[in-house]
Amino acid sequence: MVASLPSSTLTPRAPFDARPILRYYGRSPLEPLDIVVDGGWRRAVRLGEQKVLFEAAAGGTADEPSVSVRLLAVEPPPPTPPPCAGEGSKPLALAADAVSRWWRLDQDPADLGEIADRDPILGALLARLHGARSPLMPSPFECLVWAILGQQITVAFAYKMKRALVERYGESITHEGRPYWLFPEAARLAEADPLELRELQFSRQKSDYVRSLAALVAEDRIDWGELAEMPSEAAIKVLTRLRGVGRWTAEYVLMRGLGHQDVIPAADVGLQSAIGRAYGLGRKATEPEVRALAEQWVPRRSHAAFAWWWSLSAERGLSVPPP
DNA sequence: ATCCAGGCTCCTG
DNA sequence: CAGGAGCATGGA
Repeated sequence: MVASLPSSTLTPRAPFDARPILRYYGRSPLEPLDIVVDGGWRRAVRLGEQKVLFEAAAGGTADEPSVSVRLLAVEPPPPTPPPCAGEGSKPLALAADAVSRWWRLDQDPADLGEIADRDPILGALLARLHGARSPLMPSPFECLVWAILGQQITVAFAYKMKRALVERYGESITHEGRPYWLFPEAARLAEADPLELRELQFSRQKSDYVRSLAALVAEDRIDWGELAEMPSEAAIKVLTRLRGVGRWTAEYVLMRGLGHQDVIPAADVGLQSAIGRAYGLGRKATEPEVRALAEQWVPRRSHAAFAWWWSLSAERGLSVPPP
């Protein structure tokens, strides 16, 4: 094994801190796709014709932060001996570009300062998250399915279903004898057997939603690019016409799958509970209360939502027992 | 046991 | 249009 696969270095805008993202990825021991190893993030995705496993890790200094991206595995491997340094590796360039987008390295966290001034309670949380980004999921489709899975049930159970789904319908790529899973292709999920999904503990509803949405995506009937550019409210209207997609799911997909920066899934019970506690209500906040508070967080309501979610996993602490 | 989790659809009055 | 049942499972 030669440890000299090519790597690429990205330069986030300062301030940047990768730890909140890594902690978010690592919050469930059942998470099958986002693997945190030694402070790095490993993830397998399809880039063009190839399956690629990469690792992203933060480095540099507070003033000049950096993120390095390196490839750990590519399948099928490049035809000839790997190109000499000059040619560079196309998969590496694609992976680095993707990490930059998913980790929102070009975002300027400084403009959160005004929001912190307007709302000191959120401000205290943002201070703990200095330099944090709210990461995107690698594909809107994956995000959509994840949102469907998360409907109504506990996050822990949603992870269980996700893992089962990925290991049943996903492909994998091997590195050092261990498989790294890719999220299943839409075409594969579209043809999944409902009985099989039922075995994976999907309700009949969820099975129907996932299969029919996967079929739409496989047929390229959802224009993600257009949805990403559209005003949020318009995009929500489009998405909620799809069976299985209510307002909460649409909002989740907009913020975590498409990069809309000013969306608040105010019906989210996790959000309601975090906010109820932080603002001393002695109960969960109601949806209207969350929407009203969130007026102060314009135009970065998505980041605020991520911050509150992060606060939920942070308060549970790192209570995962060692393997 | 009962209630509720990162909701949504469908049915009723 | 508001309100409620049903869905699957598991932890409090």
